[in-house]
Amino acid sequence: MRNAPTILHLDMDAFFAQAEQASKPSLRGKAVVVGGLGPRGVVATASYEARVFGVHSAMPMAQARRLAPNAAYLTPRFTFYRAISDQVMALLRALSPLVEPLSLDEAFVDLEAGGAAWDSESAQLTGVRLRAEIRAVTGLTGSVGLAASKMLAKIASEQAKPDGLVLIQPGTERALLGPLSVRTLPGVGPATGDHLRRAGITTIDEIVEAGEDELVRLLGKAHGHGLYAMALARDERPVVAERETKSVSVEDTYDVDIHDRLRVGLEVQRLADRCVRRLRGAGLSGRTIVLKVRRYDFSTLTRSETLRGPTDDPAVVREAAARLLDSVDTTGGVRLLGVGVSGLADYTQEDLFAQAAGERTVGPEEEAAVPDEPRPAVTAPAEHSWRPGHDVRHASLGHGWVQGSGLGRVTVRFETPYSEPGRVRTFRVDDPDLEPVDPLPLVPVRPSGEGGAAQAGGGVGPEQSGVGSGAVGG
DNA sequence: TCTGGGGTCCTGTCGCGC
DNA sequence: TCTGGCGCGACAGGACCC
Repeated sequence: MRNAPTILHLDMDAFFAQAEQASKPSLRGKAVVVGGLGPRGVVATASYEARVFGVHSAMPMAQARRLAPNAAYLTPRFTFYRAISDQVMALLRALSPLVEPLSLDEAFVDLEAGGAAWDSESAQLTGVRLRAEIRAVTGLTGSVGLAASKMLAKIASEQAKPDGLVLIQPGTERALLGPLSVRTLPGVGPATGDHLRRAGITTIDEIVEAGEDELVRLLGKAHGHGLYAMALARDERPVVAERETKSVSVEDTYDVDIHDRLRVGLEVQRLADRCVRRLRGAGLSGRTIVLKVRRYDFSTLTRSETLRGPTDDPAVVREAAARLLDSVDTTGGVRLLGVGVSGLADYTQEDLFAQAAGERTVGPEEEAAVPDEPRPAVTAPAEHSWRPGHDVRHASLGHGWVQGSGLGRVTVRFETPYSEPGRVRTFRVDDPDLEPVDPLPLVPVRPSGEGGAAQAGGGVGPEQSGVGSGAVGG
């Protein structure tokens, strides 16, 4: 382990919920819960106001609604969050080439490798500046942890939340770690936590006391050695900028269990197509096809088949998935189906032959071989879906967002990230004055050349580009 | 109204070739 | 020829993370 606290961990505070609050002034200071709204949805993020009621991520939505019936419930807008995330990651990359994103809202940065910091003072200063920059560019708060290793930097940012910065001084690591719960350590979840507790180990100090041999006996070789090292604050894992994708998968949980075997087969085909589209989008192909089935009783099983060579052919993946399904008993119903591809390669076997023959790679006709997602049958003419939480524009009333819809009506709250909380109006769902638009940037875009760009750009549709990367020019 | 979606890594088991 | 041991890949499942 290096001795200077120059590994930075950034964690945006309650990211999805905070982004929604910044986007919608009427939700600021209120309990906001972002997650799946269906009957089997779970909470992705709860605002700090919602956490007061005991709502937390991974909790079933139904339970959240019981705990916080008056909270605002929204579906996630990933395109919007990704645009904000891109802005944040760009700020991190300005500090160092060694940036390791863990998700949309979290990343490690090796400040020393970037020359941005070399000791406690410079690291602290860099962290303070970074938080201010994130605030200025995105309008959101993030918490920063600084330490000499990834594990400690992450623990530090956890302690800094919300909206704070914690630096762990070199030499104080062991003392800081000792009294903390074993659950603090990365890789210790509910199962391992229980396992250790049954062995009388609940704190990190107790891991050290138990000794390495005992840990290996309890948890196995890899996990035991690793955890013991972590407990001693030994963590040499480097910050890795580029990670290779190892698998690509898609899965769906159905609102009600599927019993019809024919329907199960059709869903598997659809998932196979979706998976291939993602695979191709990433320029990948793979050798191993995996089918995942979660049954009515939540028992989960996977079946896999390895081909002779990698493929990105939808027909091949569909057929393999269908074969795998043949070996699964689905009587009683299934609640989830998934299709994945692993054993990835950059090119398909066919491509290699094509290259050898000096031919072009995948042509447009072949691209078209992956069927598009079938559009849901539209009953009303040219109707928008008016998804709750999504932005809209009214010809005369301006920018707002969908608060709810149903029974042929859509309720819109007219406000922008820069306005006061706005008023609510209700329209017919087919009102020609209403159209879906992209979210507005959370911080007004600087007028570069002409007019306040905040109002710029007639939306191309919801969830298209999201936060502008500069002048959107109208 | 119980339990998402997209990943990674590890372990145990089994069959196979040497 | 039989047996044992080893390494390896494939497969299934489980834990964990955000």
